[in-house]
Amino acid sequence: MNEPRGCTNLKLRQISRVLTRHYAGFVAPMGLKITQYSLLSYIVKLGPVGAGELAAAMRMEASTLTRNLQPLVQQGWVEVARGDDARSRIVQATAAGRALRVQGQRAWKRAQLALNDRLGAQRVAALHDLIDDCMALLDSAQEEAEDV
Amino acid sequence: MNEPRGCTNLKLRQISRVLTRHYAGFVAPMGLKITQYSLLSYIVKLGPVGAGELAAAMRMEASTLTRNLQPLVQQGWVEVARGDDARSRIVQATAAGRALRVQGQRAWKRAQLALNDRLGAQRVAALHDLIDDCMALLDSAQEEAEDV
DNA sequence: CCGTTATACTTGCATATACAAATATAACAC
DNA sequence: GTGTTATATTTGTATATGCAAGTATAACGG
Repeated sequence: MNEPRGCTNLKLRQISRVLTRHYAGFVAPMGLKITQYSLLSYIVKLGPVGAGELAAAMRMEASTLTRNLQPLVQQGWVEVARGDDARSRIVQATAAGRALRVQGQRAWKRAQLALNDRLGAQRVAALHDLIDDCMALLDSAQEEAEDV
Repeated sequence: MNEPRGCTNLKLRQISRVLTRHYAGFVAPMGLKITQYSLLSYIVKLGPVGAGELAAAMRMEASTLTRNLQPLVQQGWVEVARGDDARSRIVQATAAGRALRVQGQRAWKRAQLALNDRLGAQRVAALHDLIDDCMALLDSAQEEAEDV
């Protein structure tokens, strides 16, 4: 039978809401939202990176990235500079940003371990794998769509 | 070894962003956001329901619910009335809301089937089960916290 | 009854998210 | 070289999300 059972989007959004609050409690002491920590981590990891590339890596609309960067720039954790191509922007972490990311990473790790404890490391690993698989399939579908 | 690999929250948020856009394309023609369709569905299903209970069912902060209801009320899809207890609110769908939900459900189903196609129904079912298990564990943790 | 405490929402503030339109610059065709 | 088209990002508008503080009402203790 062909009846889908349950809405994947709803389930994902609900558990995201719950987990975002879980992680938030751990990183809040350093003045970070968990979303900001994620973004900062990507910026640190991808080094100086073009805005478009960063948005694609985060699976985020470019316009969303523009705005999400603003608090990080205000706080002096991130810098946005012009690229060679005058249309493009290069994003990179400042020294303060890199330092904060190290602090944040400790807090994140505590949050993740607490979650693993609660759910079982096995289950969490299975969830990660499943999401990674889905993301890969969705990415390839995306490329096909762009081939047109 | 005890090193957590990957951030559950980040993965969930990323795939949520991708999927929210996927579903949005299907329900947009009826003037609905997918988030609004989810909320409307809960309201239809839970019948006349207290705001607090609805927020808990959605795993959403009460304050978020208050605001998310506003567009639905504006459009005449949902009504919010006082309960017996003058502090409480009772939320229910209007006739227009119930009709729209039927329309939305068709669109949602197409979105869900398209997703199942893309990812494989098996994989989607596995993902749902895993999320349900996680949610159940997180819920019970929540109750423990409230026992204090 | 009245003061205290608990409950049920709402508001103020800040961030997150995305689509459509606007802007700015580059690339390309002739 | 100039007009057209493509690319990279920002802005306008609207919704989603949550914490802290505020408001209103109920419950409770004396």
